[in-house]
Amino acid sequence: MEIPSKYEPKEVENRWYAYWQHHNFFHSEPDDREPYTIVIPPPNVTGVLHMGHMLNNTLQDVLIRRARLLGKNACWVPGTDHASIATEAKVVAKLREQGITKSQIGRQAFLEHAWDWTRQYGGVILEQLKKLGCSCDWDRTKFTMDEDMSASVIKVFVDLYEKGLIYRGYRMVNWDPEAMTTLSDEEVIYEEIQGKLYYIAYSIEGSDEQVTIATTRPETILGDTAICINPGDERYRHLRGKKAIVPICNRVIPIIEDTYVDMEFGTGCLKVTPAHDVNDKQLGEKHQLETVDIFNADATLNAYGLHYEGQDRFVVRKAISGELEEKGYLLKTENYLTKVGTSERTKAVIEPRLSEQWFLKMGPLAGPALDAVLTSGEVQIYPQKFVNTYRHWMEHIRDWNISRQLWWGQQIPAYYYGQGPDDFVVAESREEALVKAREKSGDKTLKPESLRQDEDVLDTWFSSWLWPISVFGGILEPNNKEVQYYYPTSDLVTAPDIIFFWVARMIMAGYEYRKERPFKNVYFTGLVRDKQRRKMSKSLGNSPDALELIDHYGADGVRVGLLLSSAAGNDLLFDEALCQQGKNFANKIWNAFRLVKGWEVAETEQPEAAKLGIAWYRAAFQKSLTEIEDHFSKYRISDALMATYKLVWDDFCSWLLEIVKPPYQQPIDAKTLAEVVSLFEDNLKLLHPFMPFLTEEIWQHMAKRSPDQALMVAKWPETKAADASLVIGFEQASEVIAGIRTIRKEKNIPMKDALELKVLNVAGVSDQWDVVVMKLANVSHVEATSSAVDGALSFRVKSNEYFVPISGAVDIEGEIRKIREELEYTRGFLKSVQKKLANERFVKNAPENVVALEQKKAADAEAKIETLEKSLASLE
RNA sequence: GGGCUCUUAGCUCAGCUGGUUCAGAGCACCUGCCUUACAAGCAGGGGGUCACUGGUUCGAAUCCAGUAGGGCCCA
Repeated sequence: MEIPSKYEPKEVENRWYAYWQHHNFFHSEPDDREPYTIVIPPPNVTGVLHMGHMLNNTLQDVLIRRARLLGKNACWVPGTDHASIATEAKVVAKLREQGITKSQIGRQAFLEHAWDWTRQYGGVILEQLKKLGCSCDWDRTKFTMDEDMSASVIKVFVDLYEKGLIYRGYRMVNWDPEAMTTLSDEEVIYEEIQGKLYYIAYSIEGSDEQVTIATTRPETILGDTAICINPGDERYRHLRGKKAIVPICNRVIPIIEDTYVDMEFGTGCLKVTPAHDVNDKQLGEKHQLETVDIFNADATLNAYGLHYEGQDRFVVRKAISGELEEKGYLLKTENYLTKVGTSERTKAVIEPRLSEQWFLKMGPLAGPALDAVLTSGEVQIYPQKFVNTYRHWMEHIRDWNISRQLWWGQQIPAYYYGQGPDDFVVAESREEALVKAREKSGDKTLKPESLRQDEDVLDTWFSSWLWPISVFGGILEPNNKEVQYYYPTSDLVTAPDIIFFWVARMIMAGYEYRKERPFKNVYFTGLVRDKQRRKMSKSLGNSPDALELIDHYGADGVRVGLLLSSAAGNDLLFDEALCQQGKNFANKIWNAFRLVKGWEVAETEQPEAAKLGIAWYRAAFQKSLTEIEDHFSKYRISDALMATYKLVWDDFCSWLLEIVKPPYQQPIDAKTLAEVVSLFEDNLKLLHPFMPFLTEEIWQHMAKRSPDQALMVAKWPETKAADASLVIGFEQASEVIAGIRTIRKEKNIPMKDALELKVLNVAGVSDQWDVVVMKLANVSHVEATSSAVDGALSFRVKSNEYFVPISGAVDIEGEIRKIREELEYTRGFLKSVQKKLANERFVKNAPENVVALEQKKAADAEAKIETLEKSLASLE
């Protein structure tokens, strides 16, 4: 069979993915094995795969594939969330193109459009995950708007309401005037912008005097209902009890006093607009001020805006400052750096707005969730540094505004039967609501039509926080077999920016609804940034197309590229060169396979070198395996990959294969081949979680395998005791080989000219490795010597000295210089060790093994110095 | 402004409870090789006062304090 010299991923990937799927390897059913469960952080239903998803899902696939190889019942539940704001915004935009507005068509028709949209784009991102090789249990794919998932959400809402944890409140919320909905605090991004501070003069009623305030939002003066001064401020003492007149609208407002006012800021005189600022609202409540809301829902001005009615807030800001200036009220403006809240989804500037919202009390839920992470350790967070962030938020937790003024999502199951603030009931269905409403109102004549369901929907996170439970039906049927088996899940892999949005809330839901943690470990990945450390985003256009990358470098190459430099919890500075490295690695493995595959077999004796090499590699493999296990246990996936990378590339390809390789066009002995193939197979198992496609391809090329012998469902290598002396022996041998190679390079001696090697074996190194040295350095014979050799180049490994006789003149001066340098270094080293040993306090205080080590260092150095001195003497 | 965190080679990072020749890895770089698995490769090599200052200690990249600078979260 002709095997191409370059690995061609494309066809291979499609073929094996189909094969795995066809044989149902991704699917899990409860059985006797230990479960290993991951629920995917559900991506946005209408989203496309970006680099963050790639990293995140590669990590999950690595974990799940490894768990599968370890013999666990691995179950990775995929799915998407309905992303109410983002999706609704897209559907609205699409309708707008057709000249249709939401209100024209009404809720039902709008939802039909949203479902159409979901059906059309909803599967895209999941299909992309398949290209990446993700071994999700696709039969279990969930969507947060699935009937059972929605039913779970509604059930939980009703339950929490009945427990008294959900309440309605009139609050100042973060209003997104573009999406026309409320955002939670976590969905607001504060951005620093260059604004202006406007100094505006207000007249004092019944006098010629004026008072100047400073504001960043002159348009809100129309909603002013007071001026506030600090009671300790001497400058304004005379204004006590007087009234001011708001320019333009000429409203007469009181001058109040409160220590809240910062005397240093601006003029030390504050205008109070309770409807449009959180702090002002508090002041307003404290001083019983009037509240004047000047905005419509889309942030245009309403009737209170007078002649500005219907105009946008930013247009008005400009216009009103002009009018103020014209009329002499605007004294000056200053540049001012300020932070404004913007919507994470629409980027619109947030307008603080008073409105009726549903809130969830967080205090009672936070307790167990805090304990789980901080006290009991039931939930482990990796990397640990996020524990503090988690604690801080949980300890200062605020109630969660769970309503959104949208249509796409679970409609709040509150039913109003009258106009009074308390004339409503909360129920899972209209029928139940009717029963409750009749009871509560005492009005037996209420009909289903007399109930009006709340217009708003629930925050998407109010679905997602139940995800680890609801995907297994654990809310609707708490005792079902699936949830009993798969819950709590094992690991959660997600990004740190949703630690509050999602992770903390899932932990709360877990304890509230299952009395158990939702997952054992949370692994936070870094954010994917570009080389300039900018977060990758669509708007910056700095995010490469995921599928194009896969196309170019192969899924395995991209996976390796992403993982290589994503040290746990650190942001990943993505560079395509990393994918190139991954691709190169894939090609390296592919070629190692071609080499092994190409060997003819003969029934010949196994060469000593091969025998020793194989024994050594077994030990080296075990050493690496131990390291790799340790890395995995600490979620240091990048390090686990690097350890595997070095094992395969350096130890296996560069050393072992060179040791066992038969001379050109000669066959290999059957025993060596079988052993090398078996070691290669072990390598493939370690590599499989990182590079599933390539490894399965090679695995299947190596032998005819039945479906149940596929690599994907093979068994992870066992950790066994290894002979450490082989590793030490090899180290010495490899340094000798490197020494000879250096001489070849320096003296331009081609590899094909055999050399001799003489050893001054002071360290008493075993000669068993000579066969390996002879093969890899092309040495014709190795001979012991008891003194320095004339006419030879030399080098030293540990306290041994090696001589390579060469024809022609040896650069004696050069040799002497080299030896002197080594001598100088070693003497210096010995001196520092001796100094340490001469220190009484060191010998007394340091642990025994440390002192013994220092003594050995001294002895070794002394031996080496002796060797060097002798050589030097023989040369001089 | 409050909290957390970081600063080690040109870049990205390891370095666990202080002690192996501890100053590391990968990439990048330099030199020589198109050697019959692989130039997407092989072999060899250079490169860091561990941010700074002080302290604790027999011993500090590692612990403590301060300084400078970066990042994250919250307000």
